[in-house]
Amino acid sequence: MADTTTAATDQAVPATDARTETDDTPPHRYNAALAQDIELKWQRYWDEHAMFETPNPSGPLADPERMADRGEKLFVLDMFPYPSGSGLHVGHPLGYIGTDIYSRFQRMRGRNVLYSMGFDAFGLPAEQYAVQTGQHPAITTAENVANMRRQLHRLGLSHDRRRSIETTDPDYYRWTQWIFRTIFDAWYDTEADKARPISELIQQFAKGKRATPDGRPWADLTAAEQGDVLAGYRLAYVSDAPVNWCPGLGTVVANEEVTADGRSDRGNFPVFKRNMRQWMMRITAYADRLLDDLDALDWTDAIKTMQRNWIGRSEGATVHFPSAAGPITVFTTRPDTLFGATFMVLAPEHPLVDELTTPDQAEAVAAYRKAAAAKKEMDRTDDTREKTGVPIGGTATNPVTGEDIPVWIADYVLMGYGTGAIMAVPCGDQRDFEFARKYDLAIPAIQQPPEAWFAAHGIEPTSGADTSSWPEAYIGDAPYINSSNTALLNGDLDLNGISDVAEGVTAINEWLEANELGEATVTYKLRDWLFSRQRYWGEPFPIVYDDDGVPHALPDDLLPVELPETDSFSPRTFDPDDAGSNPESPLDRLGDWVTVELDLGDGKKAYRRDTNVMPQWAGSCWYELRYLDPTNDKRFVDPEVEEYWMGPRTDVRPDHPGGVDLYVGGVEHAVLHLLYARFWHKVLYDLGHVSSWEPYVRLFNQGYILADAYKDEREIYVDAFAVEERDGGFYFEGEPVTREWGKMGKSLKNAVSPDDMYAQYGADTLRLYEMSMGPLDQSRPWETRDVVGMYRFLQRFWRNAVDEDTGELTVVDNEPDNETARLLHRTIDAVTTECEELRFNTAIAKLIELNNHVTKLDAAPRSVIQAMTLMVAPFAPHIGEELWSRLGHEDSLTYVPFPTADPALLVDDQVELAVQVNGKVRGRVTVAADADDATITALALAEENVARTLDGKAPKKVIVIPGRMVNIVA
RNA sequence: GCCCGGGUGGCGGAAUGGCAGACGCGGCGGAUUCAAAAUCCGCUGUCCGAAAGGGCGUGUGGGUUCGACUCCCACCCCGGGCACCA
Repeated sequence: MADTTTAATDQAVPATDARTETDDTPPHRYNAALAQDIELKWQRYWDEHAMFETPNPSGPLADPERMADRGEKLFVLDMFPYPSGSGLHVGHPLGYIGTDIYSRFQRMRGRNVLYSMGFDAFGLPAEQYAVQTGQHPAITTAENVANMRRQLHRLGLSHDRRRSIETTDPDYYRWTQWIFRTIFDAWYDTEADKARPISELIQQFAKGKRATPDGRPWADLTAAEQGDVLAGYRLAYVSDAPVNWCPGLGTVVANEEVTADGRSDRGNFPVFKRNMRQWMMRITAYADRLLDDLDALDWTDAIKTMQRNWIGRSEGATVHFPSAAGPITVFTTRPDTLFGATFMVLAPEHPLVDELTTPDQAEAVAAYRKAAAAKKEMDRTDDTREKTGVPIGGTATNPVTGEDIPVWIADYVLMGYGTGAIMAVPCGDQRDFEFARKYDLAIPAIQQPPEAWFAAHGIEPTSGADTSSWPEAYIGDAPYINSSNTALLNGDLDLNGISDVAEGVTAINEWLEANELGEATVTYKLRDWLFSRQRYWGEPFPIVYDDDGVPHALPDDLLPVELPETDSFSPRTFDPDDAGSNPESPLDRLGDWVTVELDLGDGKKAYRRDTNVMPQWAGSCWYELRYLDPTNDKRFVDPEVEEYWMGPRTDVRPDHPGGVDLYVGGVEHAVLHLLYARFWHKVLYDLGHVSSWEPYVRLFNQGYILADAYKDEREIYVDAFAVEERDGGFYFEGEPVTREWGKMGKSLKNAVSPDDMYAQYGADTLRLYEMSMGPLDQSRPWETRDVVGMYRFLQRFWRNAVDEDTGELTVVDNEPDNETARLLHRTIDAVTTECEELRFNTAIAKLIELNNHVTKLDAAPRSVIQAMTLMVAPFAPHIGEELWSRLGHEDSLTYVPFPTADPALLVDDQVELAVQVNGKVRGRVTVAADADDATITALALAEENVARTLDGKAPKKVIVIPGRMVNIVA
């Protein structure tokens, strides 16, 4: 899911950096070599003691004893990675370090934490990498996964490794196929507003409770006809519809995978709209719920807005304009402006254009349509271009005025949105206004804009229909004028006097419905999800076709449908611009596999397998559910286990939807993974398979790690580590290069491997550095030279407890002095809050401050070092465990309670207050914490520098902010 | 064009109405060393000043307030998302 670039190298762990080791280095100094010893030792210990195994309430992973020890559940999840050939760079684990710290912290706070990691291993990059290397994707994927597992383990992440999954594992994708079949065997009941099993629909047809499309009894329909009818209802269905064909990739792709300029998200190849027979998922049935339920989620507004925009709900009306060729139907969000509709505009591709074109316009129309078709291939980014169009000669009738209005075609009307036709209201829509001005069409006013609007445009107010002085269309609430058909048609519609758009819309919608000229309608930008791909490295469909071409889902005992072994896994790709090419699925070539003889209940028959595979996103639509119950071979997840980990927490808030308690990942999945996974989860919820109605209740988007990248004069990236900076310029092999920011990655030749950081400083230092760079949700530039700061912190911390020459513990059993005790407890208080809020950068700063204070003491009190060790442990768990063990504890600190602050030590008896004169600090006074205002005022006025500044002037006013400051107004 | 973020020392950042620059890097000075690295200690926004102290300072201009990085209004710049969506 989280993509990484592909290229080979399975790095061996480099030897530790010799830089810091010389003969006179104290033998027990915390350096890279010691860090490595400590880290490997504790990683082994954690593994051997199954330290991070989390008990389930029931089933194979149940452990009543452990369960009894643990408190309230907490499910922490990362967006699982895509196993690339180049392994991890230091940018990848940013979020993982954050979730690990949070998980470790919460374990110490008593929570039963579920934390694991899997691999999203199907998909294009693995297949492309395999094609490049000639090795089967299963082999390269397994190698890549193994390398990434090693790198993540070396970082000290506290995963429950029993729960790890790979989406390419047949034991996993068996359930991906099972869920597909479940979706295939379901339909959306708009009455109940939820998905139901398809068998219940068939029963309705069979019993005559629901009429077939042509009214014949269900039993009279052939099997193929029944199949077609059901396809119109199923949540997964095959349809012949316009899809995105990408010859360069050799496959079709989903709308979500096409960029704004009409190219493939992956590979950046041109994408063409073509009618093809493909699998679709009826995500549109869930459009309203996907939209409305965002309110129940603790996600950033940015991501919610992106999902709302993608779903693109707009409310309005469909209106039918009678014409010689039959009614022209339009969708409008402003039916209230219908009286101002003075012309219509159709998309050039609109099917009624031919019939409505008059002979005298035929030539112009043909020319315009040809030009429009050509334009499609050009960059559509030119959004400033002037609107063009031609009249086609025919007319349509405005249903509220009865007037005949001209029909035009123009390429600013899109066939793919709404009905491909609009009514043009030039006085109330800016595009229509510009179009009307350009082609000299009537622009009668139907609303009276307020005075302020005219004033703002510097024109004299007009009244009545005259808009000749208007510089632009008027949009918004205003009293309607010229909006009645009582005189025109002897009708009964009169909006005049209404001054509110909502009210106007309601009135006109009622009239349209009563007169059968239109109805209130909601449209969406969201389209059904194109679900099939003509590739090899993906989940096969659990579907076979009979002789009539009717799809049949395979029963449980035939799952999984394993991906067949083959050497010819390369997809057939084409010239990227060859729009006329046709997809060929690699599985099509495997004749033996494609045809099967099966008994699906009515005797042995020959069937043909579906040769598509599922898209990259299928496996990530439900993986969090499999973490819960990874070994279950009866169900994809046991309901009791799901309810424990993900059930709605109505005790937290009444609208709590359930789901993962904390989900951390990048923003790039805003409308892909996050939308698809929500959709699948809701289907599973409707059918009673899960108790939560949203998969991820809280989403946190971490930033990216950026790094300098350098391009030479040919615009080619050069090795960033060989670039020299001198005289304010940058040089590579003596040639000048230019610097730019980018995400870290192989393609920009600026990737830093965590393996190098482990060798130079150790995993604990790397973890601290990544967290200390700034807030987790912010992107930040990587600076290898800055890493040493956190290394020094750990070194000083170590030295506060351990003698560098002898290795002996140096802590003393004395109680800390008052100042130290207070600082310790303030630190505990702050670190606790900051960890709860994922503000790890400031938590680390507070720990460093405390450590710097302890450094200045003659000897460190045991109680202080002990508390510090527990607080440092979530961030730097290896050194934490090591010191904890040296402090005399036999067991791991993993489940030792996090220190708690003594409230008595958080309040000081003496406080220092800043004294301001006219808002500028002029001095400070120390007073008792409970001193009254008069005492404070007297002390403040007496302060030497304050008195000098006042220079004998009497203060006009003194403001005392208890515990903080004094401001003297002079 | 619309919608989100964001603009603070040489750099990453802290402070969300109350002492601007916590913490870290870098830099400067010192200790240690034959020397260096590593480590340790001190200083480090800027200008004036020997110092005490003072002026200026959070993108720009205004406003609210005893007090503004923080709140309000207008604008500029950077990053991201959406975009003939009817």
